[in-house]
Amino acid sequence: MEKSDILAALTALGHPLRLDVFRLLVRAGQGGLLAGEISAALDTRANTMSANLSVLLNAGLVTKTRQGREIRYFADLEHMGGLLGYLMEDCCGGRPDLCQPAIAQIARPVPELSQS
Amino acid sequence: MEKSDILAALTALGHPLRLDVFRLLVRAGQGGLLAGEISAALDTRANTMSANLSVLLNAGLVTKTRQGREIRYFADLEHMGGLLGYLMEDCCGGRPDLCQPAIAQIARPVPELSQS
DNA sequence: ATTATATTTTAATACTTCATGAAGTATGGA
DNA sequence: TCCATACTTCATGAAGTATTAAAATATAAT
Repeated sequence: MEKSDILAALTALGHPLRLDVFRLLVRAGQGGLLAGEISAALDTRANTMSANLSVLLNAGLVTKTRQGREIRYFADLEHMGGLLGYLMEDCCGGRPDLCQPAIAQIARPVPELSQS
Repeated sequence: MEKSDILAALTALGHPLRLDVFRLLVRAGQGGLLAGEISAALDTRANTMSANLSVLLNAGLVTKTRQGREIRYFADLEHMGGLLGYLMEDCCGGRPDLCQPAIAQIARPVPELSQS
């Protein structure tokens, strides 16, 4: 993952509506959500939402597929994983222990270290 | 950690110079770096750097202490950990397995699961 | 074909962010 | 007290980003 991709993802998520959209899509899971459902859920005009969805799309954080005249959006969790990997590697670098509180929230705590 | 804090941190890091500054400070570790050293290392005017350091400061990602007439900056890894925790919890939510590739980069891989 | 629905694109305006030169503040040394 | 050094603040113009109404596109239904 290149630095420009990281910057695009951080910039995309650093906007209140887009952060909400992304979290909504994460919660929606594999079923995703239609553009209209997203607009309605977050009480936002269709064209405003479209512009913001396209920022998330260009940042690689979401994907879409057309279904008839509707368009369904999905969170791309693999891409999100790549962003987190970069942040943890480069921005907690050398001191992974200090990021452990964050990791512990989601990952099963490492019980014992068995190999370097 | 409030949503506004998350947005401030994402916005602060979503800028090429500030991302570099933060990573530099992470690498510098507990010793931190002087404002002038940061400017020199990243070949940036003092006032431009000062403005960007203050964005990182307001976002809670760095701290500073005055030492005589110099000012020393430090990365705040705890704050970074809080950001990562939020992103993993809320933005990989429900599917921690999909964030595992990211976690695996930094955390020692879990050898066996020994407790739920 | 015509019309309706779902979404995007365009173009305009309002607003925010950015880097910069110039000026200001704070500390230390002569 | 005066000057030098380290850093920040201020004011400004240029560039970028956001939201909106209106127009355009694409598909579906009649």
